[in-house]
Amino acid sequence: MNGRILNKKMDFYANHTRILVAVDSIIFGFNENDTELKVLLLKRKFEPAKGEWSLMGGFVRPEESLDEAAQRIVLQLTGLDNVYMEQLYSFGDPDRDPGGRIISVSYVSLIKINEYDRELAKHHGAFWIPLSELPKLIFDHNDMVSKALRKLRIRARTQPIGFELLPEKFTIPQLQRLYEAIYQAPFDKRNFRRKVLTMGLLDKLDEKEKETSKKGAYYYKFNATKYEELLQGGFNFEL
Amino acid sequence: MNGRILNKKMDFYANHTRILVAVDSIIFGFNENDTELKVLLLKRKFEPAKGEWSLMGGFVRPEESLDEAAQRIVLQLTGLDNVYMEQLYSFGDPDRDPGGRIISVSYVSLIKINEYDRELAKHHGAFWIPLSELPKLIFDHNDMVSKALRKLRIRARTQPIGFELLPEKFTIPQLQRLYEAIYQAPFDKRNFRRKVLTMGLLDKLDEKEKETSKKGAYYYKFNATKYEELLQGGFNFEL
DNA sequence: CCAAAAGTGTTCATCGTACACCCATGT
DNA sequence: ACATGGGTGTACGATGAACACTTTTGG
Repeated sequence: MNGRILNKKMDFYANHTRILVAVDSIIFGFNENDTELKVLLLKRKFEPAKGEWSLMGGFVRPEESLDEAAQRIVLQLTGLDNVYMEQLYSFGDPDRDPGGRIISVSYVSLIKINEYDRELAKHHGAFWIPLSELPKLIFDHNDMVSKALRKLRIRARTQPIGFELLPEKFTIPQLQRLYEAIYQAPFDKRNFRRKVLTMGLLDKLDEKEKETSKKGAYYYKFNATKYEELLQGGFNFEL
Repeated sequence: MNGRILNKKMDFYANHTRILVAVDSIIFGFNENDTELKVLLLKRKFEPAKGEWSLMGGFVRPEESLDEAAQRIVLQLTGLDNVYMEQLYSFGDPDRDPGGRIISVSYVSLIKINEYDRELAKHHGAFWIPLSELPKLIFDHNDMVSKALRKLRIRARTQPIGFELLPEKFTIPQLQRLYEAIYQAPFDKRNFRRKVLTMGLLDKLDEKEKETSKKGAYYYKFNATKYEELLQGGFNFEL
């Protein structure tokens, strides 16, 4: 029988097989002037499947929770702490990894590409790959990415998580480009602007972004406090 | 270091700690004339927490997938095979179970109360408990039930899973009572009937159910084939 | 002065919601 | 005959979708 209890707890559950548990992270990123969503992928540095494309992952340690493991892994790769993260799904086919029986708990993270540590990522052999150019990944990692994208699309409609992918100050056109990237579909800018502004969650700043146009677009800030307040009153974010 | 590889695969992942992985099932049930949704709970027969209320669970075996483990567990308890089942969430706090470090992958199942094996369930010490009388459960099982209910409510609006809780033939008032049980809110019967029927997914039978009223209510059947067809055309179930 | 992106209103169809009475029948 | 649950239609407001022109300003 595999596995032996070495910790101090009483051994109520002896005679059951222990299994390796990993966490794999689908890390989505966006740059405020991008037009496409990107995934952070890496070239695997060890066997099996060395040299192939994969998601960032690692094994769950005995003393940490799943969430902690996921945060640790994203921190290792990007230098970013406290990123938006959500558990996605657990993959447990006994043959999913040819290297052994591993159950993988997958997580989706959203990060602002500009804020991550390029050196750290490069050191791990990580690259931002646009979703349209997603390569074949190891094992079931392509399934993970599809599932993550599906979940992101559903979530982004009903919760204000899009802002996790943008800097604190952003313009309405930038926000629209983000949503167009997430849904890979164009939106009408009049309808989009109205919908976003009538929710009353964006504070307009006096400052303009002048890189992308001569006229310049006003910056806005997401007002998280107001969002919490509205939630109390049964408000539903809906985009 | 915990764990040793005993199978024939190469040992690529030595030096990582293996963990006990369990599957816990939130089994929702409904009776066509119920007015409330029920959960199948059991009195725990072993330590730790012997005698307390808990969900049905079991450890994942080396050769089975997570889905298989979940199906096996529900089969053991109810005698039902091929029930509707969906993975919910994985709980992995290192202290969630005082008996040892266990990661639990939870599943939601929907079953028709009339079709399960009462003897089998009784033998396991299982009882149907209405949601309104949900007791304190062991560990994080109450969290699991809340999460399951939240997910059920979301799913039932956008996918025709309600029919998993009803017999093949059911009346519109029965269907309405089910939805009222799921959402714990009353619906307008004229609007409900119209919405349900205009989707075109229900076939009306020539037969009436005469138990609950003198007039009798027509039976309907969910037409899964038609549902598949409509899905191709981009149809969205929405209730 | 012109190119390029930002910003702005109205119309129409659709959908959700509210609402009250008749029907069939077993007792 | 009456009580009980089944079955039906309409009107109104809200919401989402389509659609084109003006504004600003750097070059």
